[in-house]
This record gives sequence, C-alpha cells and structure tokens, in this order.
Amino acid sequence: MKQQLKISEAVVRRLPIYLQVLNELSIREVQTVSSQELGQKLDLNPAQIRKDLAYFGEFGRKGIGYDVNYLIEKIRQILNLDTTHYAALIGAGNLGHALCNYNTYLKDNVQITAVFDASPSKIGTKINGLTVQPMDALRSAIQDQHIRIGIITVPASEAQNVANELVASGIDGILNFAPAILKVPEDVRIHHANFTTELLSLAYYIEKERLERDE
Amino acid sequence: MKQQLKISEAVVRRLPIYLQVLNELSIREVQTVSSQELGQKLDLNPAQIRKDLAYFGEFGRKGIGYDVNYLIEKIRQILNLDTTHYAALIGAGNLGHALCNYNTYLKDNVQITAVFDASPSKIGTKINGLTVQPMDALRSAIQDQHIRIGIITVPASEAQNVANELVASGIDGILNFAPAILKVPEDVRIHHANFTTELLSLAYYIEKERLERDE
DNA sequence: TAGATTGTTAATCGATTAACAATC
DNA sequence: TAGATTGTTAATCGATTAACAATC
Repeated sequence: MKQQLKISEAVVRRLPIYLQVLNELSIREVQTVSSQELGQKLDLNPAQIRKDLAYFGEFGRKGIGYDVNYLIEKIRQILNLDTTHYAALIGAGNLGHALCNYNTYLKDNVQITAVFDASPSKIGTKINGLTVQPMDALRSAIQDQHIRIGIITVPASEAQNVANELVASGIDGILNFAPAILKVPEDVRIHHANFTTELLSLAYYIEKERLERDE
Repeated sequence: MKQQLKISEAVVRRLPIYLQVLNELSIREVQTVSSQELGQKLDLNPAQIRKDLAYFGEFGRKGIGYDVNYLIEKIRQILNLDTTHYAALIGAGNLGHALCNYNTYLKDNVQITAVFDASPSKIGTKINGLTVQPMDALRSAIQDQHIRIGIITVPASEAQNVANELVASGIDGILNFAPAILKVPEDVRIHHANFTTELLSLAYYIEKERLERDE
C-alpha cells in the first residue's frame, strides 16, 4: 500500500459505497469498469473516483479501467474487511433488534456479540441468539470478549451515560443512533447515525422546492 | 427571512443539530447562549455557527448572544417544523418497526401514515396503530393521503423497485435505508441513511489507530 | 465606560474538477 | 497505430476559520 498521505474522511466514507456498486457488478460477472462508468452509477465525478483510489495505490490499467474483482479485494483490504471487529449493542428496542438482525448481513466484519439493556423486562430475553444482559455486566463483557465497538440504541436521555460506561470500559469506537451529541475523549472515535437529521433536512428541501414551485 | 443566497447542504444539515442542543438548553431553562458556548457543545467553530445562522437572518444580539427560545423558534421556522409532512414507509421489518415507533418522537413534523410490505405474512398486521398494506395499494394511498415522503426499509435487492414505484406515484422525497444506490429523477430528492457506511468507516479508523499504536 | 459577542468581510484551507502526459 | 482510460498535476470551487468593526 502506498505511503499514506492524509486521507480525508470524505474519501474513506466513499469507499464502502464503491464497494457496494462493485459487488453488484461482480455478481453480474462484469470483468472491468472505468471510472467513467462508476461515476455514472454513483453520481460522482470520474476524476474524483480515480483520485480516491490513487490514495491507496495504482489499481487500474490505463486504457482499460479497473478489474472489478481485483478492486473489490483492494478496497476490502483498505477497509480491513477481513478482520472481525466485535461490537456490543446497548438498547434492546426495535432499532436494536433491527441491527442485531442486520448482523447476519454484515457477516464477519463487524459482529455484535453482546446485547445490553437497563430494563428488567428485557434482560434475559433472546435476540438473534444473544441473551440480553444487564448494564452492570457491560464492563467485564467488553474486556473479556475483546469488544472494540459500542453501538448505542438507547433513548437520547440515556445516551451520554451509556457512552461514559463504554469509554470507562475501554472501547475504541462508538456508533451512536441516539439523537444526542455525546462527549467522549479524543482517542475514542464516535460516528453518528442520526436519521432524524436526514429526515428533517429532507423535509426542508421538499418544502423549499414546493414553495419555489408555487411562487 | 433574509434573501436566500445559496445555502449549502452542510448548513442545512447542521440546523437540526443546533436545534437538538438548543432544546436541551431550553429544558434547563437557559436564557441565552453564545456561539462560543454552542461551539464547545457541538465541537464546531463559533464563527461557523454565527455564519450558518446569519444566512437566515440576524438572530443574535451583539455583546449578549442568542436567546435560546427565540433561536429555537427561528430554526423551527427555517426547517418548516410546524408543517406536517406525511410519509409512507415501505418494508415492515424490524427497522420499519423501529421507525414507526420513532414516529411518536418526531411528533407532528414528519408523520408516517401508511405502511406497506410485499410479504403476505406481514400484510394485515398492525404496527403502532397502522395496518400493513400490500404494495399494490401504494400508489392510491400516496395520492389520496397527500404523502410526500417515502421511507424505504426493504432489502437492498428490492430498493430500486420500490423507489420506482414511489417515483411513479408522485413522491417528492425519499429516505433510503437500504444499502443500495438508487436512481431517481432529478426532481425527486433522495437522502441516504446507510449505517453500514458509518460502521465500515468506523472500523477503518479503529483499525488504523490500532495499527499505528502497535507500530 | 469596559467587556463581550455578534454579523460580515477577508484569508485560509481543503476538496472537487479539469486537463493531460503516460500507456494499455 | 488509434482510441481509451489511468494516475497526477494544476486550476477551480466552496467551505471553514480568522479578524474586526459595530454595538449591546
């Protein structure tokens, strides 16, 4: 792999999307693809795609394009998709359920191996083969099972407390689904998957469109 | 409201986040807040916050800061949070369930008023008071109930078909949860809430961190 | 008045796009 | 060879940050 310049987050976030499209192409047994074609499928500038990939190495062939399967393999390597990361999920509500089932889809890469909830009525129940554990079992589970990712699916009011617990347990990264801004130390990576933000901004643009049409 | 220059998407996406923090402050009965304080809470540059807000008007007072409740009201106006948008949800799996329940949280703003699924075993069941309808009821429901937003929570393989149906029914916007790139006409707004992307990029950074530590 | 903080212009930074030599 | 397409440098565009006059 090429000497890592500084790779922007925007680039890293596009890689999984490239992979999505490439996987589809692979299934359809397409051999090669050009940045032009990828750009069309993804609504991205071909130059950007070439530049993104070039951060990590020379994966294409001039005059030909990219070998689909080779590029898949390379992106999988970059994203470390062959290393399994164990994750704990906190909050066994509907969203938690949904993510546990998604688990099957994610397969080996990120694997939820422990589920926690504060509610006595949930503790002891099973979700996709995992028994819901009480919150005070969190720390030892994280340490014993080498869990590195915490997935927060509790209500917003509880999210910071849960984040604190995760940090104290030595977690490396958090994926937060609660609509709340969480404070964590600098060395803990936190990503937000807040769809209310998406929904509200979507509504904004729809309404704006409508108002402009009606003018 | 100020003459709308061109407001970037980044700005619009930050507004709901500002609102989140402001709501918390309002609950704690904080009267005023400075861009400095907001910046600290949100890990954003205060100048950026001032600039974002200034796109829409002059909401603050020099030397004082922003009145929390007034700013909340203004942002709610900008985002049209007092207009209700009706939404249809397609895909009554766990994720669909989770979103329907979230519905209560979103309250008046975006309201899911119809749920659809292709699977005969799901049709007729109730989710949060709504009866799951077959796919061929989609078009008339959208048109009759003035539904403007479609929320896609079906598997990736079905997502494009559902999107096509929604577009044909005259939808204005789509929030897509399926891990797939969807093609829609230019006048239909599409937002993606793809948490696998978040999860994979999170795993990338965690692994990178670890590798750098171990060097 | 002195201190604080906005709104806004100018400076900086970074990301996207265009252009093109290299080469399959 | 001619056509296509990469990898990369240079140009452009846009977003973030700094700085500061205005003013509460």
